[in-house]
Amino acid sequence: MPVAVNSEETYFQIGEAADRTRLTQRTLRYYEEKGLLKSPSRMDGGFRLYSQEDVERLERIKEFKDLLGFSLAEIREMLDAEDVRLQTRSEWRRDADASEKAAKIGVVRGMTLQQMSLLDDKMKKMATMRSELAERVDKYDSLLAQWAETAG
Amino acid sequence: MPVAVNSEETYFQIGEAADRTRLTQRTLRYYEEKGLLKSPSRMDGGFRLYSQEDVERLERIKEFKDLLGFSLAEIREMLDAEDVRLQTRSEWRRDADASEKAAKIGVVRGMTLQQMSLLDDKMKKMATMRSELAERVDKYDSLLAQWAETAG
DNA sequence: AGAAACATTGACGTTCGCGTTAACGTTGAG
DNA sequence: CTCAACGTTAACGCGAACGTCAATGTTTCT
Repeated sequence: MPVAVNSEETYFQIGEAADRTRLTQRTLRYYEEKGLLKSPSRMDGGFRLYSQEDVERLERIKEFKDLLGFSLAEIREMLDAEDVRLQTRSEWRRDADASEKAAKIGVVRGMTLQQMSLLDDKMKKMATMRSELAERVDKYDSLLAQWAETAG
Repeated sequence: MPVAVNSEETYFQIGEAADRTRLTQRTLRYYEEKGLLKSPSRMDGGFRLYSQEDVERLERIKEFKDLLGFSLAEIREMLDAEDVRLQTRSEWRRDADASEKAAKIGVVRGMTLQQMSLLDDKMKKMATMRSELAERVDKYDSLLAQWAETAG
């Protein structure tokens, strides 16, 4: 069961977090060790407490891996880009220099565009591959059809 | 330079094959060892000779890896399916039992369809991901625009 | 024939992404 | 208070996918 720590915020121990993400506890610790996850908060005894946000991040990591076959290092980079985004947002009011802020956002924007073009590239190649496969299926079909005719 | 062995057929030594595929010699040997490549022919001295077909197969292996992030074992399976296709085609005339042939083709057809749906699945998810990224870029843009207004 | 360039087969090394075990501490229910 | 369930760190293990020698053979050019 989820653990309520303060009012309103729900936290999960590592077991539940693992179940929800379909990852193992070892994997969660490993990801933390590798810096893909900001270290989760802890209970007094030292037990890890994952927030909903943490769980979502874990799910995104999984997607990146399964979908794009990226290494954890690459995924880390992509997530770091997002972190800059969040960090920038939180410093929004605090920081005086607006042009510096704009520059930072520009960088993150650039990274995001890069990620998009990488996706586009992959999707294009996959589309090509798909149509090749489709062609093959057609060949099989016509082969089978022709065959049924001859044999019938 | 490519090596002409008989008339008309062009063969490459491992060095050139590696250059052309952007893989290393070690990798070529490793793939052979793992059965992803039917063992290439050899020169009298024992040097490997890769045919154009071999090179193409290597390029496809690379695509599978980079594009889909498959393990070599998985790739091997997919290529095996193709081999069945080629084998079937060559045995076309030789084999008497037509219904057995049809069954085999049916199996390969099924595998191909499976591969297609896997591709579709990935592409769908990638499209979702892409639109999320696009949304972000939009946010950055409007943020920057708004900013330029305020500051200007 | 001799040297440079290229290849061959081991065999050991390395990185990644966890799995597994051991020894031990924490939490929660009864 | 006790005990089962759950967690912690540390450390070793493992398969995948190669990298990197080392010792040796082959081809080619001159």
